[in-house]
Amino acid sequence: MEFLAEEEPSISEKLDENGFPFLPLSDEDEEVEANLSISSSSESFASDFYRSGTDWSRLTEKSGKNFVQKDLFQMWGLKTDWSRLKEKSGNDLVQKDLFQMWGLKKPEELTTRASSKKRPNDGSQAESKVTKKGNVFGHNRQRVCPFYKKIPGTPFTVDAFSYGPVEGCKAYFLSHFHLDHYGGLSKGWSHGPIYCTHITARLVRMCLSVNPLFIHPLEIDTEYVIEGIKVTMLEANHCPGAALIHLLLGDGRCYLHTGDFRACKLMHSYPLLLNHHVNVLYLDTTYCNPKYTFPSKEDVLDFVVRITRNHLAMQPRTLIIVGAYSIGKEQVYLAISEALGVQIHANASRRRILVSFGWSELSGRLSSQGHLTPLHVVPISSLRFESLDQYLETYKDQFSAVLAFRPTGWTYSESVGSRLDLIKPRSKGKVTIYGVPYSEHSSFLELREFVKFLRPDKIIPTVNIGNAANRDEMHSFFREWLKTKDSELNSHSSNG
DNA sequence: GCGATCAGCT
DNA sequence: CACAGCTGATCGC
Repeated sequence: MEFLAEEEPSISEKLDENGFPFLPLSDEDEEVEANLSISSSSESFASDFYRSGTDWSRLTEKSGKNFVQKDLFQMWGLKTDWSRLKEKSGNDLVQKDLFQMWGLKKPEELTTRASSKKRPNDGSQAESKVTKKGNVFGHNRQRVCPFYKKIPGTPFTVDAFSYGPVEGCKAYFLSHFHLDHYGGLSKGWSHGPIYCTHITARLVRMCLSVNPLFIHPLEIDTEYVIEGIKVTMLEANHCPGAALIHLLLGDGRCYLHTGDFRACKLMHSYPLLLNHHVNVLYLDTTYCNPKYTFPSKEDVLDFVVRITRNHLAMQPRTLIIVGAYSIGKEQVYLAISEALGVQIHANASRRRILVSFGWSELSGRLSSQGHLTPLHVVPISSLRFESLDQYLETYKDQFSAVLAFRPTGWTYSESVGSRLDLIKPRSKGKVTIYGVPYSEHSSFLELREFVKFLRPDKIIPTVNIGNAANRDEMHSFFREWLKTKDSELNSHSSNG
C-alpha cells in the first residue's frame, strides 16, 4: 500500500506560516473577517472553523525562568503511592508506519471512506452538512475531523476517534476518559495507536474493550519520542487520568494541548511550561466568559463538609448523596468521607472504575453495603426529588432524610458568583439538594492567569467554537490578555 | 439479538 | 447557558 509518500517540504508548501493548511479564504484584516463571520453563512462549516483558527492574537517573546517543580499530585490533595501502580513501559516505543502521510486535502475530500454507509433519506445533497451539535458531515454522513483536533506539523490528532481513519494520522491522542472525548472508540477500533495516560489507558481497556495492542500508556512527566516528536503528558487537574499534552517538534516549535483542564498556580511551576515558549496553545475554553466565576475547589469542599455536618447535627439519620458522572468529582465525596470518618457506597460498576485509578485512599474507603454507610455516590442524573425519595425508601430502616450535592461548574449564578454562603438548597419533603460550583474546568480568571503566564503566540479554543460570535468574543479576550505591557511581564517571576 | 451511533434532552 | 452524559430509536451485522 504505497501512497504518494510526500516528503516534509511538499507538506510545508501547503501550510501557512503557522502550520495550518491553506484554504480558499482571504486572510484580511479583522474588520473584514468580522463581517465575513456574520454574512457568510453559506460557507462550509469547516472553513468557518478554519478561519477561527487564523486570526488569533499574537504576542512578543516570553521570559523563561527556572523554577523548582512541586509535587504534581498535591493538587489532588494526595500523598499517595501512585508509583506503585505504574505499569512497566519503556520510553522506546516502537511505531509502525500504518498510515499514509499527513493529509492536507480540503475537508470535502477528507470524508471519503472505503466502506460507504448508506442512509435511505439523503440522496440529493452532496455537500457538507452541519448538525445542531456542530458536527460537520461529508457526503455519506461520515463526520469530518475538525481542524483543531489535528496538530499541524505532526501526524497527531487529539480526541479524534469518531471520524473514521483520519488521513495522515499516525498517532491518536486521548486527553482523558470522558465520553465527548473518547467518543467513537470501541471494540473494533483499528485506525491507529492510541496514546494516553495509564489511568485513561486502563479505562479504555476496561470499559471500551479496545484491543490492547492499540493502547500505549504514557507516564506523566515523562518525555517520549513519538513519530519524531517529543511528547510529554502533564497533570491537567481535571478528572483522574486527564493530561495536558506538550509537544516539541523537530523544528523547534512547541505546542500545548490542554485537553480539558482546570488551570492552577501549580502549573506555573511545570518545568516544561517554564522552559519552552509555546507557539500554539490549544485551549479548553469551556468557561471563557467573565460571567463564569466560581470558588476554588478547596472552598467548595469546605462548604460541602460544613453543610453536611450541620445537617447531621440536626438530623443524625441523614443519608448524604453525591452525584457524579463516570469519572471526576471524586474529591467531593472523598472529602466528606474523610471529614466524617465514614465509608463511601457506590454500585459495583462505579467501584470497579474507582478502584482502577489505583488510588488507595479512595479504594480503601469504598463499600458495597449501602445500608452500612451514610455516604453514597449515585449518577448525577438521579439527583431528582422522585428518584431520591425512592432511594431513601430502600434504606428507610437506616435513614430518614436525604442531603444531596450536585457538583457542577455551571451551577453559577450572576449574583452568587464565588459567594458560597449565598447558595440555597432546594428541598421537598425529606430530600434536600444543593447545587455546588465544584468545577473541573478553569474559571474565566484562572484561564486568564494561565494564558498570561504562558504567553503563547497563538491560541486555538477547543470549546464553544460552534458559533462565530462566541469565537470572536473569545479571541478578543485573548488579544486583551496577551497585549499586557512589559511592566507586567516580570511581576510574577521570582527566583524559586 | 446485539453493539454502535444518532437525535433529542437535561 | 452548556457539563458530560442519558434515553430511546435506528442502523448494520
